[in-house]
Amino acid sequence: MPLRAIKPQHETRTRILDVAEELFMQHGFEGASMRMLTAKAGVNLAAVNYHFGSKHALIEAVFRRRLDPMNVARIAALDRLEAEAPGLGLAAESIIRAFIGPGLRMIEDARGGGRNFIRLLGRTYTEPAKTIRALIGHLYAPAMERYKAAFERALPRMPREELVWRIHFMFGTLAYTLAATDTVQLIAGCKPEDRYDARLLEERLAAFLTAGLNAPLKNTIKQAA
Amino acid sequence: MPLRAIKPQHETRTRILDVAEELFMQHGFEGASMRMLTAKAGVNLAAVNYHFGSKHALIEAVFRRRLDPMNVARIAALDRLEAEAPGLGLAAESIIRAFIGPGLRMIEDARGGGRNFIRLLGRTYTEPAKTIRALIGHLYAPAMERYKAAFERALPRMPREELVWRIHFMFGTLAYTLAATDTVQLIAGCKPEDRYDARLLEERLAAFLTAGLNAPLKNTIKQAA
DNA sequence: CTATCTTTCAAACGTTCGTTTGAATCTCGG
DNA sequence: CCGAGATTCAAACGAACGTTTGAAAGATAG
Repeated sequence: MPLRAIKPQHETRTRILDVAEELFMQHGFEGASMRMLTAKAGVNLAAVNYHFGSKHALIEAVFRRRLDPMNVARIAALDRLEAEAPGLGLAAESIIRAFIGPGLRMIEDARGGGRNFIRLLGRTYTEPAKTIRALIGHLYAPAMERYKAAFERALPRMPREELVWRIHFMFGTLAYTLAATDTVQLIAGCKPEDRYDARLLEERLAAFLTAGLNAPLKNTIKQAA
Repeated sequence: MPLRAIKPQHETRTRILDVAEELFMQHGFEGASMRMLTAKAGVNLAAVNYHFGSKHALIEAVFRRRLDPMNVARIAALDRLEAEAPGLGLAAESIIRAFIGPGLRMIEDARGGGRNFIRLLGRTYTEPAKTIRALIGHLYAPAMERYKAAFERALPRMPREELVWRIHFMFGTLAYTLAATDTVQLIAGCKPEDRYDARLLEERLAAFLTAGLNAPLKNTIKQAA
């Protein structure tokens, strides 16, 4: 086990990860081939199998690199909120902002590829391949559990079943908003240049989601609970 | 050009479309191969190319078969609403219900494959392939334009830019809710058996989306407009 | 420098992909 | 019942896929 070189320790690995992130986003996991990928990264075709073992392991590495820190940040944000107001129930809007914040901050990182990753992530929630959906679910589970508990504490009077659905809706809005770029935007006639003012987008998302989460409970819903 | 046979006029075509709908949903467009597809449909490998021309043309046919009637129904529902209350502005919630209704009704059609299609559709909004996204956008355009105009009439005081975003959010919630089955539901711990009570789901979606669309406008959003 | 381990490389592996072909089979009006 | 058109069929096409291989090149410690 030799001491690691100082600088380009895993330069090939990193270059592969960066390009994979971009090409998986552009063409999907099956659509982005190893030859396409290694050519764009300027590495040998065999490099992926050498460094990662297989294409699927590369996919997993792409997600772990970004998703783990992102969910750590999400949990840390929740910890901070609860430390600021111990004992008190948090406002739903604060929890929402804590959750969407790390994702939005990453979308501002266009240079570093963060934006690519967020778009990739968004479309992976509905990925056909079961193995990949399972991976995402696994990586998300810890943060999800914490936030679900926080929402339950913030809205103690809402039926659990209804709350689960509203969290599901919120999750969907976030995922879709960040992933879908052209389709609906083109239809809605929105200029694309201001799509990534993360500050403004956070305000818009927070307002929409907070209102949706706090929507009045109709009788039909109450009766179902 | 002989007169068409009465019954199994295009039985092969139909069987291919049904199976394609299911397999595209399960494995994605690239993941579902022609051999897999034709084997499951019980037709010859060459049948797809004979009846549709190419795999991409088959994909397009799968969408057109369901999407065209669905958007016709959406526009008809809007027409009906406006005919019932001529001159008056519609309530945002009525417009929302008119839009989500056809999709939810199709999800109840598990036997006929409607549920498969809805899930397929939901995940196609974020489909990597540009050609497919373009197709979806094209098929949606007419209904989208009508609904956008209806929302603008229903909420005349909302800045256009903000309204476009909120429509985008609503669209995302709907698409994601219908498409994502396991990932988040597993995390949230929801029992899957009652996921498709379309009546209840419509109430939940309508409540959430109506509240989100009507969310109060904060100063930061107003200033951006 | 030498020896050992890591990394890169060109080439090839076997498989599967979407599509094409030309003959066989079916359908049905005349 | 015959013959033209529609449809099905088995077989093959070339291309692209993910992966493996064994040798070459590079890096590192003694």
